[in-house]
Amino acid sequence: MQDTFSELTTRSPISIARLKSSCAECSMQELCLPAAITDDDLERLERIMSKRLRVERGEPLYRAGDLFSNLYAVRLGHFKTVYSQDLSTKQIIGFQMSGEILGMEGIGAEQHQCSAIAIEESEVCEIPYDRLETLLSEMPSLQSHFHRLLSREINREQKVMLLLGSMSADQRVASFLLNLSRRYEARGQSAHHFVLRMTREDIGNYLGLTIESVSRVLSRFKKNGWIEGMLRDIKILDRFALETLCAAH
Amino acid sequence: MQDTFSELTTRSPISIARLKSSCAECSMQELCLPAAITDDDLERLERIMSKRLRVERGEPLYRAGDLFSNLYAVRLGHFKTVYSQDLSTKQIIGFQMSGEILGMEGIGAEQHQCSAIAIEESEVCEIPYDRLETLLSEMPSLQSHFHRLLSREINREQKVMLLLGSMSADQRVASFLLNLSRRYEARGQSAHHFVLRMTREDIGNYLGLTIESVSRVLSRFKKNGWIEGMLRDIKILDRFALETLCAAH
DNA sequence: CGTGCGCTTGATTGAGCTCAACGCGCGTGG
DNA sequence: CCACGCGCGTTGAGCTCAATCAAGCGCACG
Repeated sequence: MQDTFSELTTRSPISIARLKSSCAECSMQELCLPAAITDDDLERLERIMSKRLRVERGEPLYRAGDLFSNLYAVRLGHFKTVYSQDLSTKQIIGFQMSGEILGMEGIGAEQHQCSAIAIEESEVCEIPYDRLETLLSEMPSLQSHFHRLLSREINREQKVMLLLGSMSADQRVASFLLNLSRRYEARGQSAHHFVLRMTREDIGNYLGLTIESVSRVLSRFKKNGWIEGMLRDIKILDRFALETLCAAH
Repeated sequence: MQDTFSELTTRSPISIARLKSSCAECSMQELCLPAAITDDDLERLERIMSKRLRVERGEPLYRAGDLFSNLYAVRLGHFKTVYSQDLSTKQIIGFQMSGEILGMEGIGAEQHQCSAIAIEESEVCEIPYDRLETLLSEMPSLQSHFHRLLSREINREQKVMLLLGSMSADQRVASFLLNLSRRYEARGQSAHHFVLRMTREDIGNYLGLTIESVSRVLSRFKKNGWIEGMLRDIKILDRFALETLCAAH
């Protein structure tokens, strides 16, 4: 308490306001790094991640091969992360939305292994990684949280491996829709009505399908009365049917 | 030097011998957690991971759903990690060999998301995770190394996603063989002659192929003169051909 | 000596890919 | 204002690669 107060009085009100507008008031707080952290720890964290970046649709936040020095928390918008070893083969590894962390794949080689491309106008918080590591040493709860984040990314990819390794086209698309639905719901948005921010091509690449297959599957779902919608605007009418389809081995 | 000596003299020779036989003399040192660590830090680490476990062929080290409390470093043998949401669908996420870490997928949910099954008689070091986290806070270089490990697991899975998402059966099998080859080479074993410890069924499941397809692809490689071998004993005769195949988009 | 498991090989099938045409909305420019 | 091209998505026809179904081999083991 005393510490917090003295810290506050040593900086200008403007700077305080600026910090306040970052994590403490960010609606994504619960999903991002600051989760489960004390007020003054939050302050220390905010101080290192005060820089905001705006990324236009289609622009990369970073590219595969770039030197790794920052993580990024998505504040607003959507990204895709694209892995490619040579120039010809590309694989979309995931779609990231507000509250999710980008760049963790770069820690291991100190070089980004993926490109992160904004699929709409987006905004991120920059998290300098060396400064974060220092904080992690000093804040055990943040350290734990960070490890859980990394581990959950591993889990997420495992689910995708299951999808790619052993699901039919219909199951893949259904899983994809349900996954988006859950994530929008977790953000307080509608679980049964949302907009696909990505093209059919991106969806297909991510799911290991062609653009035509994605289109056909969606048409089939519409015909079945499971979903409704024009192009990217999707309404889920029969969630249970989609879930059953995914579960069916 | 002086430090090492004084440390040595303060404990009994037996205890020293025991510790020496763990990480410091383990041939996998470079691949596992102790990499790039000072002698006395190594000692502290060894003290928390002194427990060894033997796992028989076909036995689980842990199962999906088990409470997460340890990581494991493979000392000897081979494991497969199997992800399954329901009981019907199973996906092999990876094969782990000596020097590799098991269990990182369990940190996020404090519960293992995969089962780790020994595919031959194996031995692991148990690493109590809560004690490891304490050490990580106190040893920045170990913390960095641990984060790199987690990140590399993310990278590894990304490569598998690329494989599953956009490679032909032939490319998948070729990638698989080359991957094993590189890993055995890194362990000082032959890069062009090794034994597949896993069944065709496991390979197929891992690569998103049927057992028959795996068999046919291997036969085709033999016919092409790219590999040679009976059943699980594999000799790579034309590494370049396999690499070219993988690179071809 | 039969039985089961792991693997291979062949014949057939089918899900999803490829190729191709077309529709729609939108911005651009004559 | 319309014509046009372009990006994005849908739909159809045919094909292909890998799955499925089926048979058989070799080997370990009770």
